[in-house]
Amino acid sequence: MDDFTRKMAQAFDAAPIGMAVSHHRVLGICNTSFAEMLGYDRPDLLGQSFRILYPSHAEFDRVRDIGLKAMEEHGSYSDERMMRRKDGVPVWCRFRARTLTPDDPLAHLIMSFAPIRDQLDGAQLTKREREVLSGLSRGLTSKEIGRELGLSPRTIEDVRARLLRKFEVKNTSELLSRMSYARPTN
Amino acid sequence: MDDFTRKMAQAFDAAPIGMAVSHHRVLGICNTSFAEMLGYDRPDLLGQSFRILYPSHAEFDRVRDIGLKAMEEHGSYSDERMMRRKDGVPVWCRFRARTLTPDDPLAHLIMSFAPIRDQLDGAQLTKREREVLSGLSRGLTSKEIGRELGLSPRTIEDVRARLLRKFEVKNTSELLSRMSYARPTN
DNA sequence: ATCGTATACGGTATCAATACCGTATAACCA
DNA sequence: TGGTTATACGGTATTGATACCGTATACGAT
Repeated sequence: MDDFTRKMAQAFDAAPIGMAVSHHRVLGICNTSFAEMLGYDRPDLLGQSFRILYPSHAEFDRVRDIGLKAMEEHGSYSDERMMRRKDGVPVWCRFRARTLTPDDPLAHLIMSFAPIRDQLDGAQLTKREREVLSGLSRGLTSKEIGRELGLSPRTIEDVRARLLRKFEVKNTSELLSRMSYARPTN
Repeated sequence: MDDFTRKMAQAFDAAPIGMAVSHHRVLGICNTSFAEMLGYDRPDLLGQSFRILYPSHAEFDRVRDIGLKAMEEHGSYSDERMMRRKDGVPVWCRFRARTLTPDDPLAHLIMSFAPIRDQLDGAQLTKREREVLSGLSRGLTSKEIGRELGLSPRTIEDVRARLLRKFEVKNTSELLSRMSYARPTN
């Protein structure tokens, strides 16, 4: 077997983004990032139904159908969806899929999963922090956010400072630029 | 060579996201999505310097350094950056990288590229605007960006003001939140 | 040829953001 | 019971952002 094949397999395995292959919603192979993202040891995942990776049976059913039409037409599909880690913690992901069998899209599916930072740490964001963040993303000043929430501008600045510390960023611009997509986790 | 290796190689090749492997900034292998995203036939890319995939030599130099520290520490790095298609059209991408050689991160790098649709339904960005935007998303001040680009801070403020006008936003925070929440194209 | 735009730079004025100092209450946790 | 964190607010000092004023060159389109 040629060297190219070996290199491509290695690249798949060590990719900086979670990747998996499924056949009729059963996981065939996945890479290290994928297993890590969901808190599993890879051997425990192989051959498993994707059901265990979704928060509920309803969600598992829902996501089966939503991309089917797009994949029959274009061969690919993408959305943002909730996955469920082994420890039960939900992970909000940007999901992409390409089918190798457009007539029956679920027969052979290649997927990528990128955790989205916002919701990943969202569990750790307080209600106040979310409210303030919402104002910031709409371009409001601390004074305006304070008015909106019925608080002193000083309090908004406190929350803002706490957000900058939590996300280890220099200022609000960097904070907002990092809200959507995940930074590498250690 | 076992069946797993073959399947992983196929998954790499047909992945729904652009992927590439580089050695000291020279492209070793890439997948179909990557070549398509940048408008090349894959054989034309193999063995090429990444220089041709960036808008300018300055940008090529800049992106070499910005992730080095993170990769030495964590082995991985992620940002949003501008790539250059064969036809010259710029593509704004979410970029992720993992190094297999943390002591010399660029020696063996595995990267993923996800195109972001942002200014499609609006203005398009000039080279300067992209350079400034890159600095802003990293939390740099006008003074710092000016130093990085060898320009007066006043000029950076001009470009910044033009960006705010183009996107009809109130301030830099709202601008960055618009850019980050832009959705991938496929 | 004139118009519009991007680029580049200078000055000034004002407001916002950030970083400190401080106090205080409430909740939770070991 | 003390330690930590989130909440909420006040003051002050410095830096940054934004909005104006101006000039100038370059380039492409009408």
